[in-house]
Amino acid sequence: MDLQVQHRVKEMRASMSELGVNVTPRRAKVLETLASTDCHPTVNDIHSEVRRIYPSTSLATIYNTIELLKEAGQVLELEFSGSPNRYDGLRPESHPHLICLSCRSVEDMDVFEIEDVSLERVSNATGYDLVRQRTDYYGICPVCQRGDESASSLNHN
Amino acid sequence: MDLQVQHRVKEMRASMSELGVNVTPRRAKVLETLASTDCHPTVNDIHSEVRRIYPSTSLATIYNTIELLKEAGQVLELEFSGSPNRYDGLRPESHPHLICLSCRSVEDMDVFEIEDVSLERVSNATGYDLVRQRTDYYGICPVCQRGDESASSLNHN
DNA sequence: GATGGTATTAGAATGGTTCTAATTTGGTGG
DNA sequence: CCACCAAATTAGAACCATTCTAATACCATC
Repeated sequence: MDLQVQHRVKEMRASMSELGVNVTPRRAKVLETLASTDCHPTVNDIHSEVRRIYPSTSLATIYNTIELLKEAGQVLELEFSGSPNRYDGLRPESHPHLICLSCRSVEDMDVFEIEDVSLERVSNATGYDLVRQRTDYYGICPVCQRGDESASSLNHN
Repeated sequence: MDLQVQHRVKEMRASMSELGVNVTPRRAKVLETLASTDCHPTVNDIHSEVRRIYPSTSLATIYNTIELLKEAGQVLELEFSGSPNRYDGLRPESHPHLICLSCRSVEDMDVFEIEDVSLERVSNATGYDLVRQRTDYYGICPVCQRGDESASSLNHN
């Protein structure tokens, strides 16, 4: 396992332990899966991955672990109504994404230093007690623009 | 019907007609409902409202009309995975919202001239062909902060 | 009044997520 | 080594927003 990944898993573990949650082998594998990819996996993606090591793992365990990770502030959930939610365990803090409407790929968008209107500033102006932000750009990714309507199996379409 | 609302409905009608869609009475009532409120109704909210005039209206008609409105670019859809989608027919262009995690209220946030990184600028930088943007701030609204965990019936909790 | 295309309906199907009740696991103290 | 307890896990049911389907109603036109 990559050093980067190891470090991120350690962070997640620490956060969960602080919450009094103990990190079982299955849960650890969920963390590792999340820390190992920047392609924003679905619950099913994670489930498949965990099953490679622990074949009897049920979906409930994945949902359950993600719930705990959310409570620990260690995973970012991107909700969709027509397709499964996507998860970012590499960068759990709010940050913008690029979402392809054709192949359903989701990628981080760090191209810009999007001059972030800070949560605090918006909180002050609105009276809301804000905890997170969501910023996504929707369109067609470069790959799909090249006529490849039938997307690769790596993507989510 | 308020003049503002009338004007907005006329716009929506025009857009639909351009698409060759004809605006039946039920559909018109959907448009009117969307144009009459800034509280971002759910499909069920709209259904209830339309039923007051046309009691036999089915849910499918609401979904169907909203689909047509989306194609015409006349309604903004806010997707959620655990709760029903919300619709903004007053301002169909991308704009930021404040979302209360307690009472599920959704309101427009125009407090800031959020220095919008334009779609075009992001498109150029990323190679994506972008069509819309989503920016939402999540937190607890002022009303819910005042200890009122059991929200009013006007809200969505 | 017949015809054909669109709109509408009721209800079934779908699918992601959540819930539930039963089982398994792992540690602790006897 | 065993009994016990709490937490973790499982399989499958339940839930519910959304989409689909097949049948019916509506309406303009001839």
